[in-house]
Amino acid sequence: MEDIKVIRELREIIRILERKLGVIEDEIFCCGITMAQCHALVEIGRAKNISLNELACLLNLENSTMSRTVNNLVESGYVKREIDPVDRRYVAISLTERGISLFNSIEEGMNQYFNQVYSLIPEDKREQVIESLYLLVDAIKESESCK
Amino acid sequence: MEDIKVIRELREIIRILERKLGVIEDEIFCCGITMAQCHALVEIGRAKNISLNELACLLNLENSTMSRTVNNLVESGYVKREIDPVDRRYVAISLTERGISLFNSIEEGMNQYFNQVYSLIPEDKREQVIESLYLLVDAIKESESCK
DNA sequence: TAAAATAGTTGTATATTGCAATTTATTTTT
DNA sequence: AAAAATAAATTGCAATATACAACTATTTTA
Repeated sequence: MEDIKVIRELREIIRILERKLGVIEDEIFCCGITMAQCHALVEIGRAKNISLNELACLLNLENSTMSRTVNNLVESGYVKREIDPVDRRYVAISLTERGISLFNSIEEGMNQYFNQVYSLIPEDKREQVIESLYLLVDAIKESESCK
Repeated sequence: MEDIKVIRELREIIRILERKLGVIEDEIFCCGITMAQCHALVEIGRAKNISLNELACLLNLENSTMSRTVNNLVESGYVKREIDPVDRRYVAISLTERGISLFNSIEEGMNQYFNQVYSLIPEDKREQVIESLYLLVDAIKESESCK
């Protein structure tokens, strides 16, 4: 409860960062599909193979919402569904060729972008910035378990 | 183009941070209204008084979308519209009593939350974390002008 | 004063979202 | 083994969000 000023500063800079990151995602990378679909596509691509509930959980969405967004991705030919033969309740969601190709171009673009950002951080501060991001995420994680 | 590994690390940690921040916003603070409305309400509250296009620009939305979200906030009694008497093309958007009260409780909650997060950062690293966030935002800003 | 520019709204179409109910499949209990 | 409970996913429904394009009202500018 001490440094109210510093805490507002922290909040403010995180707010600005959040907005910037949103714009980056929005404007630079998700061409052709919606943001919701882009997020899903990237998570599917990273997981290679994922169930609907897992995906919904990752993206913090209802599974009904998730199911329909997956529908849209399937209709656009980026994603396919396959029933898990071991437990037929599960649907294995994965990328099609077309989906992989889009995923790769998003990944490529992202890496290029962050490469640029990284290079614009003063060289002697780069390590510190990454360490700090870890520290911040750790603090947030801890605060979850506190609550 | 050097440290590919470090760049992926940066990207990954930012990704995790983004997700965490999303959950915080979503689950902890925007009770009763939708996220879109919450974002708008907070921006209006911070600005005290703002035009539709400015608001749309802040939130990176089409002004048509913005107009309708403002509609919903007006219908719920959180926000009011007033025509600018100086230039009657402009609409001055501001919070009602009810809106101010919700805004304050969101602000309060946010400050409390970030207070907790701040306190969970090791004391000797707190300054560094804030500095690093500035450095990161600066790098992102610079990358915008580069492109 | 006529044309251009600006701010905002509305028409239209699609996507997102969440809650509740339902279907199908598996696991647990009796 | 049959019944009950649980689990994963989909579907019905209704509200909201979103963007593009067309439109209205107002102000600026040429």
